[in-house]
Amino acid sequence: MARTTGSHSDITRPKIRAAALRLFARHGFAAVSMRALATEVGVQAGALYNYTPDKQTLLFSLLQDHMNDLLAACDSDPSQTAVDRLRQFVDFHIRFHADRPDEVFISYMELRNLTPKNFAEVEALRRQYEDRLETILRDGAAAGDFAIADTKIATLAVIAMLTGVNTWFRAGGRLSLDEVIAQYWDMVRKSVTAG
Amino acid sequence: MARTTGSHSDITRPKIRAAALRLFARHGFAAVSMRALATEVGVQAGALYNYTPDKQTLLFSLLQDHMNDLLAACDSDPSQTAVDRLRQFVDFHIRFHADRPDEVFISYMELRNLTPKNFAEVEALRRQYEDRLETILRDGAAAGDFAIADTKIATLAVIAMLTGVNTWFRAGGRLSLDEVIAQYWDMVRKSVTAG
DNA sequence: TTTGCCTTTGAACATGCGTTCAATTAACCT
DNA sequence: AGGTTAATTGAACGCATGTTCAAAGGCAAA
Repeated sequence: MARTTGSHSDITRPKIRAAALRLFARHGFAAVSMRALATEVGVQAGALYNYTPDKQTLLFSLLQDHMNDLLAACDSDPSQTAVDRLRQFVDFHIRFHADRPDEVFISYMELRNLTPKNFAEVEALRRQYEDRLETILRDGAAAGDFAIADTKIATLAVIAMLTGVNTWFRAGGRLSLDEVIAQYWDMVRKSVTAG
Repeated sequence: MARTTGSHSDITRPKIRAAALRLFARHGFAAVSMRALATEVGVQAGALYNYTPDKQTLLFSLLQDHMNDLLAACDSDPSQTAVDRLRQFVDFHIRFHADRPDEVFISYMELRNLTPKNFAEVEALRRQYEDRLETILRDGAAAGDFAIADTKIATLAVIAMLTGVNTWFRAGGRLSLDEVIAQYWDMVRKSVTAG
């Protein structure tokens, strides 16, 4: 046999990426075989290689796209006060990540399965994102709005705290996303301002 | 050939556990073969099965021991103020985790490679640990020392923030562990007290 | 020195892995 | 209607996987 009815690159490609995202997040990159991925998509394993040169590149492409989406969606208006920009950052980060649990999960868990070259590229994008927050915190510290001993540490501490939401938040749970964001904003704001 | 000179259960067992910890942390559980582990230890793959019934149980045993060590080392004197107990918790958590980067890494990354039964057991231990912090926060909130909207969220937020230290801290870096702990304590304290 | 236990070897098992590719056929264009 | 292109199949490749086990040999006690 060969080409099946209804088959098309525009259909299969997103299906592969969605299935890879789901399976990598659920079972881990190393534990998902190309055959298992193909089964999830509804094709034979060989067909996957029309869309990626190899398994590693598929993972890299998912992570790279996620980081680029993140950077593209995250902007900060420098004419606003640092406190306002920080509030917007907290709101954006939690919302964006809550919408993409699989992407976020993979981006933190599967970095070590990237080749050194691919890892460096994704790491650079992540640092760019961290720099967005660090700029806000530095500006606020310079303006006297924030009281932080070390800006870099504060950046990493805040991001870790915010990203942690993804480990437990589920839509439809005890708290709405708005309530969660409100409390995290309260804690973040207090943690970087004078006590 | 057969038994090699100097071979002994008391020597081989800890070697296997140390090597497994190191390799699982570096490459991921699924990516480490029993043969690769055996090579690291300096034995043949078959010998590993004198010490674990299977690969899965080896992982489970490492995680279980780590969580039990954590719980055994973490105590809190209820006669002290909640603020003091929180400071001690922050200090303890950062120090304990900084001493065991591989254990911590595996405990967060390889949970999904546990069977459902083993996962539930490790999760229960983790919840016990979270409860230690939650109790401190609840006591402090009841005494009016803390201003927290939701105790459970505050617990998870603080733990995520503290555990994040492990992703970047390296002994001998720009900051000493004492300096890091001091800043995290400042941020944690402010985040849970009234602004 | 002999006995018996403890530990390890090394080969074997069935299964699964990532990847390649000639053959085949659906979909599209003229 | 016919020809071209794009997408998929299914088999095959060599190699790695977790696990088992009879055989072998170091070790300690008698």
